Amino acid sequence: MDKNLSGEDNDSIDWDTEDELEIQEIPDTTFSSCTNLRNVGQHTAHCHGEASSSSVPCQSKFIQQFIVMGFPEESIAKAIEQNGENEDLVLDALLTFKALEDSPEEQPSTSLQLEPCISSDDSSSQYSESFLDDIYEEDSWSSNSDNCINSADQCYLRDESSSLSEKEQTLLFLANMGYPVEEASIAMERCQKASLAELIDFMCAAQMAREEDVYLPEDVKPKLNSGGYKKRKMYNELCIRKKQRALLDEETIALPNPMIGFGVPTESVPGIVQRILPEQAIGPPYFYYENVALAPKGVWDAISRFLYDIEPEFVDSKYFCATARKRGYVHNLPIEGRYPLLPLPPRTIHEAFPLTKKWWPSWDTRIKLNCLQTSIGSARLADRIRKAMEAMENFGGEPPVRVQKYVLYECRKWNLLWVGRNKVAPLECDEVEMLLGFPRNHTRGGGISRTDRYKSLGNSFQVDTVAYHLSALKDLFPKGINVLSLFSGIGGAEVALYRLGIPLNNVVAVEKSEVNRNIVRSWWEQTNQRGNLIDFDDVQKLNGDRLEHLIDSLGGFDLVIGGSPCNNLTGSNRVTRDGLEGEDSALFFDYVRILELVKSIMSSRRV
DNA sequence: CTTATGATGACTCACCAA
DNA sequence: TTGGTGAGTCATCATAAG
Repeated sequence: MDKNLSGEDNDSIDWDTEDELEIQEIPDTTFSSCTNLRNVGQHTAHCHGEASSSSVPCQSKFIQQFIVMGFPEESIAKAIEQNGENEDLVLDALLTFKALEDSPEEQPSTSLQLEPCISSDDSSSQYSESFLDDIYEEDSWSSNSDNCINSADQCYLRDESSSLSEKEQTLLFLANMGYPVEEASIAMERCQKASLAELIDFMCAAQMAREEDVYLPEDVKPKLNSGGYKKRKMYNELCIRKKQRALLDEETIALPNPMIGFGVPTESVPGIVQRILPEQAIGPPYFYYENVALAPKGVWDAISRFLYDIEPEFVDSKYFCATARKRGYVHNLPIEGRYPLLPLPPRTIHEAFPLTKKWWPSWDTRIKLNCLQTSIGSARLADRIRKAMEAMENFGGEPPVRVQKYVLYECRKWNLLWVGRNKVAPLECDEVEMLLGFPRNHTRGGGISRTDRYKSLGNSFQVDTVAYHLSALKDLFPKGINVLSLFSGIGGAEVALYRLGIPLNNVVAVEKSEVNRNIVRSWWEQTNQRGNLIDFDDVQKLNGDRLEHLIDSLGGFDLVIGGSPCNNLTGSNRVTRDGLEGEDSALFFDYVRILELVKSIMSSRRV
């Protein structure tokens, strides 16, 4: 389309190519055989996918990680033959083999013992030797470290109930979080009966130790490695973390009232003009993470803990527009000098929908709409309400309180508007777009159904709110920014930056849904963006290699932004409100993983 | 096949009275 | 302090309808 985009510093990549680019560049050995990694964990029996006997660049290392986990080589070979070199699929298959093998009798299986994991086997990974062993020699919270191996085995072999034991599920979960499977496996062995949070802390500590090794000056390293200093330090770190968690268990992060974060355009928080961020948290890059404020207890503590203990900024979008949207944002952006998007959006229902004023009953006292969700009230509900209202009308005057309560309850629940005499209706798609700060018809066309439009919109940012927070970047990047947009959805972040007038030089958008990617692509072209939009479909496929490549090509990212799936956190979910460990919401850990990678790669490039 | 509809609670916190 | 109550929530599933 726009031929101007082949700028000066784009020699390394041909940006004019469209979607084929990403396909070509993904190494086919790792990802091509798996379409949806996240579903793998649950359907272990369905692994007989395409048996791609793909090329073998580093097979020994790939196989070795499973050997280290204690799987027999024959099984590994079989699993790889069936699933290709996909770590998750192979692990899945191996666990399935094991479950099938063990289930008939309670006999300990000789083929799948875990001793190799922590024995002095030469094949064990670097981690186990370099620091994991050290830490727990003098550890008080695994008191019987001598019995560790045996009891681990027993525990492992005891609880194979149906398809996946608890341990196997935990292992899969941790693997899905992006932790190396061998590391997760070791952590589980070392911390039997530990909660998931403890396991994660364990691996955090492990990660810290690794980073210490990487980043400390050379002359300090030998001293650390030889003496007990490091052990003690690690142990102290763990104690502190445990203490913190104990404290947090009792005193979780409280939601502010009013929910205005560090300030909104209309009201500022007295006292807060600046904040001090932890050293680790300071960019580049800037980052911005979002999720629902009303998550189950402890979720925001965990999120904050993983994001450098930054205090989340809880903001209800009702201070920006006519609809409520209670969200938490963890970011390292400056909080001074923010300004709102112009024009200011309508702030009340009447301002947003002037035509409804005529029909609005006096007893419906709503000023703001409730949170826009992923589905809307049905036409039949509106019809029922109309009939209830009409039936009462014949008696003259207002309906009885009982009817008022019922109608108001449904109106609040489904965000219904009064569009005629006794007539209520759910919001139209374009009305939702307007309320959320998107251009009209942003999600329209391209073959997307009405239902899916509501779903995509319901999962999106409120643009004015996010833009207010991002406005602090405007003066910092007059020449434009490079954005890594994870879980980009329908492009709320991109629209916010665009409306702020911050030039988008390069945007790497990662979004699973194809229709959503099309929406962003379409918006990108219609707004005549001069920068480059590169999209990917799965955050889990965004590994270090690809990030290195992107960072080297684009010159780094200035902003890493994203809101990970909330469906396992939100109160609307009655089925799988599983917290951060939920199948989808666990992708939060991919946000953390990718942010860490970006920070690490960029700091190594900077020198 | 796609799309729309109806049924399906639980968790959390603010608020208030006892 | 404690217990009750009300209000609110980026949802999911089976099934009917198109």
